[in-house]
Amino acid sequence: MIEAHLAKLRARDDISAAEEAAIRHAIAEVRTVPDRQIFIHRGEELTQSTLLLDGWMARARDLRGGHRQITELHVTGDFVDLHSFTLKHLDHDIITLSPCRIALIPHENLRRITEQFPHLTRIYWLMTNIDAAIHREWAVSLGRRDAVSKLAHFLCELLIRLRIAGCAETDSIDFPLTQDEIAECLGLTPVHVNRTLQEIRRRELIRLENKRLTILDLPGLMRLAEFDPMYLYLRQERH
Amino acid sequence: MIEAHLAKLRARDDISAAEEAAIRHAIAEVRTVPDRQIFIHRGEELTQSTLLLDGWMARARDLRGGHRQITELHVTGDFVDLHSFTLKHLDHDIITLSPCRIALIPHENLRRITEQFPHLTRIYWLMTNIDAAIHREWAVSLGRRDAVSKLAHFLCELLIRLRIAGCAETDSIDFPLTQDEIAECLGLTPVHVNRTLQEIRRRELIRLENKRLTILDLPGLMRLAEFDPMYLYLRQERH
DNA sequence: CGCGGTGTTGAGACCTGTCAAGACGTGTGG
DNA sequence: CCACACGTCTTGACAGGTCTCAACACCGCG
Repeated sequence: MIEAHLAKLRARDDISAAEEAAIRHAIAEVRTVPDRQIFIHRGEELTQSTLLLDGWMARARDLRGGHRQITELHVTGDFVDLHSFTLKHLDHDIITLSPCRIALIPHENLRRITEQFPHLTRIYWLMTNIDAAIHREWAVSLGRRDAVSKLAHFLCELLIRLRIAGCAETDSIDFPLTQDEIAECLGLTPVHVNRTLQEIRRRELIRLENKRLTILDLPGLMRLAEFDPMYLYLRQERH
Repeated sequence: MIEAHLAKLRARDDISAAEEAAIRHAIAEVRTVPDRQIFIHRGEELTQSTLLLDGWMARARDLRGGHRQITELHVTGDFVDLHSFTLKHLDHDIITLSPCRIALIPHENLRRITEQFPHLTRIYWLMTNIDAAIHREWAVSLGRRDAVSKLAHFLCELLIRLRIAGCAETDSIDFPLTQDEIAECLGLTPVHVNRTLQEIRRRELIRLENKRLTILDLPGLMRLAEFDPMYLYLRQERH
């Protein structure tokens, strides 16, 4: 599913055949990672980056008292730790939220790309800047939206991002997160997520059963969330 | 005060004389911007980036209902919209929180730097990744810290960042924000910020009067906030 | 068949928000 | 020099959204 990654890049800019080849050749190894693991530990020294070929991962921070905040979710096609190329170690953990297939790309190969493919380098810099834009949008949710809009916004974002990667039916996606994990994304408690989910189901905006999410009324959900996809920096508004 | 910017870069990596010269020469214009302005509007097309030579700016997002979330604060030495080099327009406003002196750097000149100075390019990419790390830390605050730790964490961060820029007495800084603006950073109401500030003053951790902040007990404040500066990616822990 | 993880429900507590009024300081114009 | 307006800070009373704690239901799996 390297195609998902290419689709994600191409949603932002053109990628030439040579650039595509460079990306494919940069991959040193493909492997799988089990469900609910800490794949990268905060602080660990890194010499390669990870491309998520299939599955769900997340960036997470633990606090005293057992609380955890997830600061971003990653779906198939995402470069989960491209930022480690310049940072060399991370301020957060990378965890798996489903069984994952990943591709490993040595920083050495990324360095070679930065030397030979300036345009592609700019695209990858752009992708880390889009990650930052997603962080900002989450900060807006965490700081200023109430539980219902937080959840609505969260679900809108995931549907759109999975559509970009080509991993969505028109209005429905595989959704492996537990309510505990949703709570860790939204800064809520699991109990309150449960009630908020019921509220959104009651309004007939979504269906969520058996790890499958269906958006019944995307415009309604977007209105509720005050969702504007401009922070995802897509080329056209076709998504 | 371009020195503040160089100090900020040098807190992360070495900057050669040639690189320093390239930065200085990239500046096309220096100007001032008044207090409490929207300096860059969300969505506006941009062809240059802004280096903050003196003063305070912020990234802000407005929501329906008059609410506003500030997603990052910028102090002297910060590149406030380096990300616009790849993004071309922003998902948020850039506002001034004090009178500011700024340097404008055309994207054209940044492009030239990316072509001629690969190491410096990596540093600037790194700086946008550190912005993202700051966003993550704010998300942790917004999602999981209570009002007292939010505020404590916020003040710790600002002291450290101003020290890096060389704009702090050992434990005290100029602090132009109103309580309303602090509230917009922390996802609280101004009234609650007021009470939280009193609580922290009562514990003799800080003094804040006449737009001057003094940290009376930095270790205490850091403990309260669970503050760990590793997300600022400094070379040594001397700050 | 029992167990652990997950989802659901209820009652009550608590943190933070809302609304409103007043204090204080500063700048401006008469 | 005073009167006034305005922004900011402060305080009180009360409301309300979210959390906590606890119990129970459900289900896949060993």
